[in-house]
Amino acid sequence: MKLNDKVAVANALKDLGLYLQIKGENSFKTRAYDIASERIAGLADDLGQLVTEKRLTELEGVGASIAAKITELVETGKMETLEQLKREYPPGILELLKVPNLGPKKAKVLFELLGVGTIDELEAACRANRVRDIKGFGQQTEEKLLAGIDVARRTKGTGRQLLADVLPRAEKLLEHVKKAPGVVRASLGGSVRRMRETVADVDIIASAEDPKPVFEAFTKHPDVREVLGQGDSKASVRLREGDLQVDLRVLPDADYATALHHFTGSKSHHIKLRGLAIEKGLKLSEWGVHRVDRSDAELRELEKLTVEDEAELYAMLGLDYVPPELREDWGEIEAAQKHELPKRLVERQDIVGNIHSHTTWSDGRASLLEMAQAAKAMGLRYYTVTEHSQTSSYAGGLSLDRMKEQWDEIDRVNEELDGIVLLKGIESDILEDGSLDYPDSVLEQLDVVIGSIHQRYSQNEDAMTRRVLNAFDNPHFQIWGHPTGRLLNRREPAPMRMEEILDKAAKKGVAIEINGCPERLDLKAEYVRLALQRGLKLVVSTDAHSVSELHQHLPLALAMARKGWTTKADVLNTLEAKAFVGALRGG
DNA sequence: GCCGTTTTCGGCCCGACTGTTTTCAGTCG
Repeated sequence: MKLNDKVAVANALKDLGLYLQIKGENSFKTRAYDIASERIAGLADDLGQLVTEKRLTELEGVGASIAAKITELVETGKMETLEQLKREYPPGILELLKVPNLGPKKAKVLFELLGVGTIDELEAACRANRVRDIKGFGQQTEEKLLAGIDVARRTKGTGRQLLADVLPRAEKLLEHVKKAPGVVRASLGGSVRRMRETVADVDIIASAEDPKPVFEAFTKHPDVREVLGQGDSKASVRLREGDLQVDLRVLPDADYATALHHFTGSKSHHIKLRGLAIEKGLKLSEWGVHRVDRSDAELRELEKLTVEDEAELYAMLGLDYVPPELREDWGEIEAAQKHELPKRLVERQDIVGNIHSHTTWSDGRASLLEMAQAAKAMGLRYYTVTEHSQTSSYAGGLSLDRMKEQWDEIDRVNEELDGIVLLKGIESDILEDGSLDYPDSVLEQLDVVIGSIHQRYSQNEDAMTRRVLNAFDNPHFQIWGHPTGRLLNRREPAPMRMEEILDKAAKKGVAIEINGCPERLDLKAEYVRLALQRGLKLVVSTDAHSVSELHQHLPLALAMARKGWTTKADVLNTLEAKAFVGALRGG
């Protein structure tokens, strides 16, 4: 059995690291598995090839031991060390770690003393007051664990909520903090600022002389359900909506830049930066950049350096500025050293056309005219009409006759509206054998053809891969819509050999969609980079079914594009309508 | 477990907050 799935390998390494934490292994050892896991997840090369050529140890963070374990997993489908640990502990033990305030040390004690191995068993033990008597635990811990169990369950076990759900709540609170007495600067930080597709909590960083009135305003906001804790520089609250935790840090303005940087992360980005700081005789921390003397056993701080903004901080380390979305240790630090980061990532103002959307002709909720007017009001200059195709009857997919009726309406609206052009398109199902849903004689009359999979998802990687590869052979296939079909927190991406598919897309001139539906965000950022490395063109799309979705989805699609290092030149709908259609036709 | 232009052994990023302690361990980011 061959396994060439980066996500599966990365997850196995991550789980192994977690088991070792519970076992009580040295934290540097467990972190090594974490680092290796991230390295594999963000890998640009083909994993199977690296294994075959025995080149795994060339990856930073992968040594002989982990390389052997990866090889074993890829070649046999199993990793014996992990299997052993799975036998040693109950199957729900890793779930326990998703409960807030419960880490590996406590989980180990709870398992060894009380036999707790699942969230349900933990709840029972807490309710029976059996936890409070353990040394190092207490009544408050027991109560916190019960509250944490609620949170873990409500967030569907992942502990992470959709970026799209969190972002508006976070921005609302940020605006509130900005208006608090004495606030000089304030920003979102954390994974929200880095535009991760899902986030566990929200960080806000603010500067003010006196933090007290800022905390006062923050904790009294009507959206706040409870105050989880408060110190001199930090307050944590939980919001009514979505049980969302929000942390606010308030510091003097002189510390703002380094604090914002610190609380933006990511953790692995920082660990690497701190290594660079050490090489330069500096110490980087939450509290700023210090020149230090490490010649004695005791580290001595010599002077604190002023840092006005994040760009200055990167410059001190000999790096170009790294935009927040890129701070994941996916190679951005090395690129910043060599001045090879994209000069400017794609921005909202670059996008001039809306691609992929639905109206009342299929399953949308607004008319063609309403959608087109809304797109025009957003400053867009063309709008691509792409209803569902006939096989998607559940979504009102268009029969051939209905499609031709719609063309008449498109022509009418085009005459009626100035300043925006409607393009005729379709979101055609990719059928099980890879064919599209209409004959070539119809497809060739359209300006824009998106091909997407909606039905008959298979768990067979080979079948799914062949289905897409076959679809690309159709000369009218232009854009691959929501490629992996994943639904965040609901449906895993369809199993496919992505590198092979992207290679063929490059050969056939197929463009790849970045779909801005909150649950899709598909293609995801890691794959966007793989696509760009092959010179593929992208389409930043809304897949809007209503006017409000036009507004909501575009920034989300852009966020994924930016996170994947996309520039304006990589995105086809930065071109004017005529050039856009020409580019799709391979002109 | 990984890594190395002083090193193949001995380091490994750094600090705040909480609840349990009576000087600190665990968790989190």
